[in-house]
Amino acid sequence: MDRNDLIPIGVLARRTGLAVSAIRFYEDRGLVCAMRTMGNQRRFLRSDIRRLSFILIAQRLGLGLPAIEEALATLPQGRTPTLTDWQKLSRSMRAQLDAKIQLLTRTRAKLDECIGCGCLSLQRCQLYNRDDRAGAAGPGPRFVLD
Amino acid sequence: MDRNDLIPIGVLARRTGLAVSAIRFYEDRGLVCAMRTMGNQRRFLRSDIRRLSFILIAQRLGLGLPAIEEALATLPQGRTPTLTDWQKLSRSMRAQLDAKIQLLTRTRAKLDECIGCGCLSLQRCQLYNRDDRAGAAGPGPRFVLD
DNA sequence: CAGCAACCTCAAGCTAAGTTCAGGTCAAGC
DNA sequence: GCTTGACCTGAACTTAGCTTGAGGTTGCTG
Repeated sequence: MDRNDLIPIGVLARRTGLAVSAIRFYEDRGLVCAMRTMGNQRRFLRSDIRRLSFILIAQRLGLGLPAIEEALATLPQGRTPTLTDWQKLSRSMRAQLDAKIQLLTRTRAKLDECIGCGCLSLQRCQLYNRDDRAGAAGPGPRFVLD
Repeated sequence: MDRNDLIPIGVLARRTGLAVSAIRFYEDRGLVCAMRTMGNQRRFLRSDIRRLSFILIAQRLGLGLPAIEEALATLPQGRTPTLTDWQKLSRSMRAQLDAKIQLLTRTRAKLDECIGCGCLSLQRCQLYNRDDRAGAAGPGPRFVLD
C-alpha cells in the first residue's frame, strides 16, 4: 500500500497541468525529487502534486525558480508537509506580493508627477533616473521593476 | 544649423545612459531610425533622446518592446513630437499601470482566501486554475501575471 | 509473448533583450 | 601623414524557463 502512493511522471503531469518535460526540468533544478523503479523510471510521491502546484502559483506571483526553491526549502525535511506548513508558506508569499504592489503604487505616483510637470523623458526624470539602473544589468531579459 | 541637430550614436548613448549596442539593437527593431553620413555613420535627431528615454521608462513599467513600439506609433508622424504628444502617451501608460496594480490586488485577495481555506495547491484552487493557463504558453521565460 | 504507449537520456532550439567579439572603416588632431 | 578614438557589420554568446527531437528502453494489455 506504500507502492500505491508512488505515481509515474505522466500522471503527475496530468494532475498538475504541467508538461512532462517541465517536470523533468524541475527535477534537474532540484525543485522536486523522484525515486526510480528498477527499470529507471521516475516515481513521485502523491504530495509532489501539491509541491508542483505551489511552484505554478508562485510563478504567477512573479517568483523565479531560485526564489521558489528557497521558499520550498523552508518546508520541513523528511516528512510530508502538512496543511499548516503550506499555510506558512502562503503567508510569506503574501508579504512579497504586498511589496510588489507598493512598488508599483510608488511608481504610479512618480509617473503622475511626471505627467504634471511634463518632464517625462528628461534626464533628471525621477522615473528612470532614481537609483540609476541605466546600463547596470548585463544581458538577458529585463524584468519588471525589480 | 540643421546639421547641428544631428548627433552621432555615442552622444545619444551618453545622453540616455544606454549602451551603443542597445541603440543599434533598437534601430534594428524599428524603435528609432537614423540617417547616415556619406561615411555610413548613423546620425540621430536630438528628439530621439526623448524617444529613447521613453523606451527606458516604459520598460521599467513592464512593457515589452513590441508594446513599446505600438505605443510610439501613436506619436504623430512627420513632425517632432511636442510636449503634449508625450503627455498623452504617459497618460495611457498610467492606465496600463493601474490595470497591473488592480490585477495584483485581486491576486492578493485570492491568496488570502486560499490561506484561509487551506486550499493552496489543490486542483480547484482559484489562484492557478482560473482562466486556465496551465501549459498554455510554449517556450521562453514566463512573465509576471500577464 | 507481441505490440504499443509511456518512459528514459542527451543535445539542440526557442524567446527576450541585449552584450561581446572579430575584423575593418572614418574623422580629427598633432 | 599617422595615430587614436569613435564608428561600422555580422556572428556568436548570455539568462530564464522551458520544448523538441533523436534514438533507445520499460511495462502493461490482449
